[in-house]
Amino acid sequence: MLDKTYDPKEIEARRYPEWENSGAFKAHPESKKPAYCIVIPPPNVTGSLHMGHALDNTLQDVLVRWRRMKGDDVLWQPGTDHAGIATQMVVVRNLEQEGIGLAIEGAAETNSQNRKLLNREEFLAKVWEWKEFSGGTITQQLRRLGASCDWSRERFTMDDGLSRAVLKVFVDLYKAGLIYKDLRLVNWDPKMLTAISDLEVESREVRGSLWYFKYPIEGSPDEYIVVATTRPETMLGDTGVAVHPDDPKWKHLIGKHAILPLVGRRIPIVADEYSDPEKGSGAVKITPAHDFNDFEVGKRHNLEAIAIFDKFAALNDKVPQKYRGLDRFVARKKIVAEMEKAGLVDKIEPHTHAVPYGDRGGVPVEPYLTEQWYADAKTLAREPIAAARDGRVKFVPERGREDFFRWMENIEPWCISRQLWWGHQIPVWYGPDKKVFVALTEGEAKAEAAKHYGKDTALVRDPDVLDTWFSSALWPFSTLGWPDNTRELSKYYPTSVLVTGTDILFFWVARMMMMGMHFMKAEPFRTVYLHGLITDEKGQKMSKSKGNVIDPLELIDKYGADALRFTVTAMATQGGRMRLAPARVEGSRNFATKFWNATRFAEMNGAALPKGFNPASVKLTVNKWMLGELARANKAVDTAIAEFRLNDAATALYEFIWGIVCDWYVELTKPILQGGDGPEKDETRAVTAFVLRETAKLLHPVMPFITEEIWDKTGHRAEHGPLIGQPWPAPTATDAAADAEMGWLVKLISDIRSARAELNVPAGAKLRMLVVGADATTRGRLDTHRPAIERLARIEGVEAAAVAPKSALQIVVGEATYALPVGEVIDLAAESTRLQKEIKKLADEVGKIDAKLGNAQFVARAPEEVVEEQRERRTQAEQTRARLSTALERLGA
RNA sequence: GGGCGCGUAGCUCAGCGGUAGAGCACUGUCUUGACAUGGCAGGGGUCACAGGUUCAAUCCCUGUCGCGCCCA
Repeated sequence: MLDKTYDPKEIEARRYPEWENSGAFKAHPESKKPAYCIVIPPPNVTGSLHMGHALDNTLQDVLVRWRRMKGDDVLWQPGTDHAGIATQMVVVRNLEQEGIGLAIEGAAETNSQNRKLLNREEFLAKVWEWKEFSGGTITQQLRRLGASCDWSRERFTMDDGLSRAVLKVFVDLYKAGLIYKDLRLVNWDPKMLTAISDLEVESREVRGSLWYFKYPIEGSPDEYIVVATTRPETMLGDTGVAVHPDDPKWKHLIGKHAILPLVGRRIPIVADEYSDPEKGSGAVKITPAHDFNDFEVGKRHNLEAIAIFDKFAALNDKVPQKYRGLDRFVARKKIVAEMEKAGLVDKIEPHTHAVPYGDRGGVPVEPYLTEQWYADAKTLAREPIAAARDGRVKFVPERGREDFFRWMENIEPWCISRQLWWGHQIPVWYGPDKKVFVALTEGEAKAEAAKHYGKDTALVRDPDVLDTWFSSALWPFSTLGWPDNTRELSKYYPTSVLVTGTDILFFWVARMMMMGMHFMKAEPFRTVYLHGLITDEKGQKMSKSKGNVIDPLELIDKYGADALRFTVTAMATQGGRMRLAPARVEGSRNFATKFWNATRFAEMNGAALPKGFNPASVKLTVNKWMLGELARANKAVDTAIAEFRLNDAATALYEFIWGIVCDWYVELTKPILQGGDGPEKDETRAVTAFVLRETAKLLHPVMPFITEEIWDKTGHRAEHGPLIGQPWPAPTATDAAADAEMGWLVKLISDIRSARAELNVPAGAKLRMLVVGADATTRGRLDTHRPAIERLARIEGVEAAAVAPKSALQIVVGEATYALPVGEVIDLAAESTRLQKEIKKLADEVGKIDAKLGNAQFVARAPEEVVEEQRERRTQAEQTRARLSTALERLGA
């Protein structure tokens, strides 16, 4: 027997370990069942569960649990990534609190003296220590959500196997010419002291200034060209000024030179369409070493690229003595002051513009000219584009494909090296002459070097590590055992679906496609299912700094994991944003309670499934109808999930359980269940038990905990084993005649209830019902369902009558009129108003339909069914209207 | 500036050529033996605006306005 109240906390704490320990989540590569595989988007090992994870993993879990029940051998591959920058940051911060720093070249000077400094090995030992201690947070939190991952196969991007895969990929791509070293501008994070990729840069709107500087023209002391800049400090690295070739204001200066103030450098004025005459002064100072656009302009005009910053973004010795060593923002102030002093500031305007920030370090990134390792993304993108183009990879929603193409077709070389310690160290060794040796191990590199130099030669390993996404890009095959040819790899690759947010399409999906197509010669997943971003109620992105973060764990504590899961599933439409209102989670909890209580009701009324129960042998209309509704719900849920319309699946479950089972079936069958014993009661008990049992299965993928609990407590587990391992039910038959009859009954009861409420008939008052003009079918139905009608519509006694009595409520359903005499209690005027309102509504409808049918074009051009449907509706409306008019006359009589 | 998406009930959102829907909130009512985390009933919408296509437009097309995201 179920407990009186539904207590998600207690149930969830108990059920999860039970599933996990029983092996219910395990994949069975040895089995003959078809494979269904999802690799989890690996959360950062530093991370903790946020709403995005809750959504993403709930959707995966729904799919995975559903496929398991559909009979697949499911592998949901879990794991975490090592999150290079984020993790290094966390550990560095922790160490700082203990007064420990890193022995990074140059960094020590900025640190306080006498600190203990860790070398690379010592630091890495600390990171691993940290990882062992607190790296499991998020995987524990995923368990609270109910995620049915095969934890026995959990992987980590830095574990031995995955590291081996990373090195092999690097070496192979290098040998294929797809990885190379290049001197380019990179996004440099001067706080983290590393290059970062374009995607790790976020632009923030900043209120700054636009400074207009006057650069004197060589040879004409009173003439100036005015350049506008948001970054005065970079002027020390200017090697040119660009103006638009057609700009009337400046074009006469093209070919002349300006003299760079404060520095004295002679710099050319060039014509380039990059300059927009409408923007700023129309003339742009060109600093090729510190701006991506300027770099391109510089290349076009052979301008020198003078790098003026060091890795801390402080000025280096390429600038006049007095500026050397200044931080970029200090330098900015000093330069503006000196320009003002020199009378070379034309004006300063307030200016809001986008400034690129490193998403980890949180300081503005600096375009920085350095040598880095690059992957040839353009070449690697070719096969992924083809695979997406010809449908080998599907996108849900479809529009994701267009976004994918836009990105892939305009892709830039991918900077894969990072100046960090935590990560996969690049397998590159340098000889004394900087000759590069790329090999899987130091031994191999040395052997190659010995061959090259003709003797044993000392090598120095490249200190850099690889971008974390480089290892995440291998996730769909590295976790399955690649480069070894494992059983898992051949069974589960390509994986079935990848579920992730649109924000990570480029970061991750694109890169998995590149690596998967290159190394596996096949797409890493057949479908990419993209969902939106969860925001707060106001549509704002959740962020710690805004303080609008909703913690999924708090919601789980308060309402239960099932409630949270149901809520996010119902919200998972294919739009962009999903605003989460905690009230919706409460609503989902109420839904869970409703299902719980319906089951309790059934138990209390002796619902039980007899051995060999056959739904096809059911006799009662209400039961036939119920089984039909169950079949429809089954199909609705099944196809919705199959088509990745998980919100529709959730809605279908809600409407079915609350709107059909609880509101109608349970109520309609109460007279039977609570009446005398007999075959009708036996059948209804059986159907009730059957429907609830099957419903638990349908609901299980979305709400696994409560359904498993109910399954167990109602005895099904003892007989069949845990719900998680049950087959998905086959839909039973529907019965059109039963549907029609029940449709009539529901309408009759609803209409009586409405009329009573509108006329303020006391809710408890039981009225007689006189039926006028009922045909044989209706008389039969009334007879069948009288107990239900009496109970649900609060009626006492149903009898036929030739005419409706006076002082009665009158309801028209179909061909019959139902009169409920209420004696003097009735407010005749109110009833008259009510009837007139109904009549008007119907008359309006008839009018509208007549207008349509009167339109020759409509009758000629609209499909025959549509025209016929209108005629049918007109007939119905007109008949009902006529009967209501009769009722109205009767009332006045 | 370019691209994409979104403007439907007070709020959060479904729907997407032919009867405008849900949840929450609101109003009335009911402590009836599953459930007050509830039942029953109800109010509330020129489906942003303006054109166009169509027999028919909330739905398709174009433009305008407003909002959001991504890229410059």
